[in-house]
Amino acid sequence: MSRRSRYSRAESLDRAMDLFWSRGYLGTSMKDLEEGLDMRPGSIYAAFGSKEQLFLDALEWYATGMQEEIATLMGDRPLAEGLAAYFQALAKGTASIGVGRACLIVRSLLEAAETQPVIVQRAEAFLSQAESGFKELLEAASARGEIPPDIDGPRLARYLQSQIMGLRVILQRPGLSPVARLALADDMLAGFLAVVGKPGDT
Amino acid sequence: MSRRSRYSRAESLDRAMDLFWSRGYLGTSMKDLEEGLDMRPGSIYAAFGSKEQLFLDALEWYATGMQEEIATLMGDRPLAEGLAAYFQALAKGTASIGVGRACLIVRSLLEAAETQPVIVQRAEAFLSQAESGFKELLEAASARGEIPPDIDGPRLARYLQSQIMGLRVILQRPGLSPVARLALADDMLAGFLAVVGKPGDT
DNA sequence: TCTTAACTTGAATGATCGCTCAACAACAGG
DNA sequence: CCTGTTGTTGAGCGATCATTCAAGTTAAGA
Repeated sequence: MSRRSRYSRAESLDRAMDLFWSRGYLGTSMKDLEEGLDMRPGSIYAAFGSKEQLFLDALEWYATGMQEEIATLMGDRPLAEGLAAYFQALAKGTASIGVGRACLIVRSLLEAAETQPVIVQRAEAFLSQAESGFKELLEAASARGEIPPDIDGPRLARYLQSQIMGLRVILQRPGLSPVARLALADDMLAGFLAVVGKPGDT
Repeated sequence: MSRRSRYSRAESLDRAMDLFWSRGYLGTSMKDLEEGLDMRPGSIYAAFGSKEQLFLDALEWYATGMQEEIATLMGDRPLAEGLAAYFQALAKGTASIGVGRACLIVRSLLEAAETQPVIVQRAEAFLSQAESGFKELLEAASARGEIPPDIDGPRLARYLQSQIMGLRVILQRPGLSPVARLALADDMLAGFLAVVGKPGDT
């Protein structure tokens, strides 16, 4: 051993995630990263290997954080209550990170769609992982008797995830009033609960 | 007058739209455009002014085409029938253009979000225009007695649009089976109709 | 047929892209 | 206090970026 690194990996990933989230993969230059991470190119390459690898690491960082946030907000409480809390947090921009921004995974999936297969593959994997998380939440609610016992977990999870992704995309629109945001979140939740087989909330 | 242009504006916009749709704004280089449009840089700049202006023109071209497609598929028939046709066309990739691609307007909104204000502003305007189209379809259905007379048109239109955008985003996922696609479209439609106040379809 | 305005061409521009690496700096073990 | 190893630095690499413009080409009107 001989010299300790100046940089914390967690802090670097936080900052890189924020940059990529705000400007996209192609829209974020190494110069932006050098400034945002306060690192010189050599240190960035020593720590992460390439811009693409740094992006993939930041994407994983994001996916982990998002799953933790959802678990915190929705875990161990009735499904409808947890969902309402989450949808309203999204609509109000109360969610801990990325206020008013669409999901970074979705953003990346769209940006990389037909040109960056490696990124598409990872984004797809993270989406499928998040879908599993929703599936487990739904099946737990089903076991608790909150929703019918014969639900199709994966199918409903996919539907729920699509609703959330759509909501977050539309919430990115600059010209949308706070009232409209909340109404949209309410409608989304109502639609989902209706399909699940539960007429209203609470 | 002295010399006629070799190029058709409609054909150029078709090709530019396809390129931007497939590779994004930043991901499409002038070299890509030169090849795709079969035009030399001077001709592109003479016809469109700049890469950004060409993109904005292509985006408008897309928005117009999309609205025409929706009007064709949903006009002059019961709302639930038209919606079912549209959702299924999306799920099956039967829609005339951009099979398996998310909405170009949404893609552009996300890509440009915090870095290209001009593009964001135009994308927002096209989204709001499309929303108005949905609002009129809903109000017409309401006048025909298909859905309750006291609906909140703009609110429901926003909800419908969010569902469609979310659906199209998720349909972009490569690892999604045809069966899952159709099920998702069904659930989306069922959720929307439930919120509108109509229990089933047909 | 000649003129001339409009259109096309493609080499060249300066800027910026992601990335490399030789030189330098820091610090634990001896 | 040296020595050896690892981390940091930043000038500079070749490639590519969007864009320009002088020169060449086309065809309608005289």
